[in-house]
Amino acid sequence: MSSSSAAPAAKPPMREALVAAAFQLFLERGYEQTTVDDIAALAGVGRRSFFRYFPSKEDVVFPDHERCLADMTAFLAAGGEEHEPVRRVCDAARLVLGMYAENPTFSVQRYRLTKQVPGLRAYELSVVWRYERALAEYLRGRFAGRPDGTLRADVVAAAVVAAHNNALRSWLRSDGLGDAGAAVDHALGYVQKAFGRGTEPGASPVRAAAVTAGEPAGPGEDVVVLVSRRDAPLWRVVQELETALGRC
Amino acid sequence: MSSSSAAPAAKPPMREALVAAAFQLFLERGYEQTTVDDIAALAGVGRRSFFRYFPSKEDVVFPDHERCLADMTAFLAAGGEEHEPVRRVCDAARLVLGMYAENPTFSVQRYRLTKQVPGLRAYELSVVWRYERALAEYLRGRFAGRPDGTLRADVVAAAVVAAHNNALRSWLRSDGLGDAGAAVDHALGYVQKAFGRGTEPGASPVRAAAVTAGEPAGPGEDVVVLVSRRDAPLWRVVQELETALGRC
DNA sequence: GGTCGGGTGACACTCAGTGCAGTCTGAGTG
DNA sequence: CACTCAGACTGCACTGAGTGTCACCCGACC
Repeated sequence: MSSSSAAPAAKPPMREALVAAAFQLFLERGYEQTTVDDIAALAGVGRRSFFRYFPSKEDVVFPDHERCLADMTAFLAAGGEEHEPVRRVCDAARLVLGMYAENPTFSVQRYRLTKQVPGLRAYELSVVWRYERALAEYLRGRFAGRPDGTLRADVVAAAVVAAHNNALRSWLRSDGLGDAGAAVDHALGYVQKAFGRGTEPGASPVRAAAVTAGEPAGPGEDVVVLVSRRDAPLWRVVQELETALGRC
Repeated sequence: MSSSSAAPAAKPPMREALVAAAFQLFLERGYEQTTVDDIAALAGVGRRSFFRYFPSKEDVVFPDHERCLADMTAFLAAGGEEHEPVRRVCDAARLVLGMYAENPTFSVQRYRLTKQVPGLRAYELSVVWRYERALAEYLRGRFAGRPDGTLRADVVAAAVVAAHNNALRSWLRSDGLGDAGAAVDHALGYVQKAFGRGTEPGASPVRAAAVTAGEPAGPGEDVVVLVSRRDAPLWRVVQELETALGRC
């Protein structure tokens, strides 16, 4: 056969070739107007091979999330108990931002695509959901034993993901021009302020902690949150309260 | 033609008939093992009619979410500015719980189904996402002008949805036996405490509330949560604490 | 040379979803 | 009563995603 002029790309990066072909067609015709046969033909492979590399047509739009998710779970599994949990999941979220920031132009193209194709938005949701579950599972482990451990874990994970996505999306909307890292740091800082240090696992009948209120607004907003079992003796409660108020 | 023995149901509730037929087959064969033709045949209608009532096979599993979403947006649009924003979205979330609580057995069946069918989980995510966007849009309007308005709106919306789903799922996991309303109230209370009142004008320096812990486990789990500004006088704190402990 | 195994392509198949054309029915009108 | 018009239903054909199967090719290894 004659040398195929369409796809003289090297053999190993056939996956990359498929991604490139797919995005070329998606950008010039639109996602729904492009069939898998079109992509495979442009990449110079058989239709069946496409599904060998990507389980579905949507997957070709998010080729690196699987690896990133694995990185995140590894990160959370590795750095065990010595870090503050909320801080830890915020750092994990920054990993995802790093993946986006690696290829700004690609990320922006993908963002525009997913924004206007409902099917891709739905797929992206399922991806984001897996990140959120990874964070929540980690936090559930760290919060085990606390009164509302799983609730707290789920809420914090959702808040972290929401803050991350808020910053990420505004960065993508600006065509990847600004400093994505700073935006995400700011957003995650907000979440850390809101949930930062919670109750300690000492399981004392009384616990009190000084926290800084989430409002960036006025000063003098420092509050003390005291959680006490109803059957705790009053003197014990006041004692705990005094130490919490006294310190700092 | 002879009287069709398969589906002597009345004409108007053909939608309900399709839902009933679908769930019957889903429960006895599984979701993926059931084709749309099967459902239509059992309901005694043509395959084409199924798609007149439901745009996709997944939609038959969530027949009432569209209405509930409309209710929620109407609720948020109606009750304008006079309520506290976070409180308002928590109330909106309770609307969704109400829909689930209307038909506990149906909700539990659907929960078990979506738990084990990835495609349905993905679809549910897109539904939940629309609720979350509705809440976030409302909050963005209410928080407009604040420094981090959209960030705050997105994070609070995500936290509310996560708390609601945490309580809802634990209720569904218990086969709809416990008090779903109380569980959701507790979970949303946690979010309201975390984000609830920012800079309120008439805020007392001390607040205390007796709550029932979410754990259905042991007795004696009642706790008192006390929130106090750091600069509040100690006697005032103890006074508030005594009244909270005293009642009940 | 023979053979074994992984990557590949071609074909056939199922099933979700859509467009179209024809049919039935029931309400309104002369 | 005959006519018609609108809306709901049906059947049919078609596209396209995703899967199973088998034959093939090619490099490695004996």
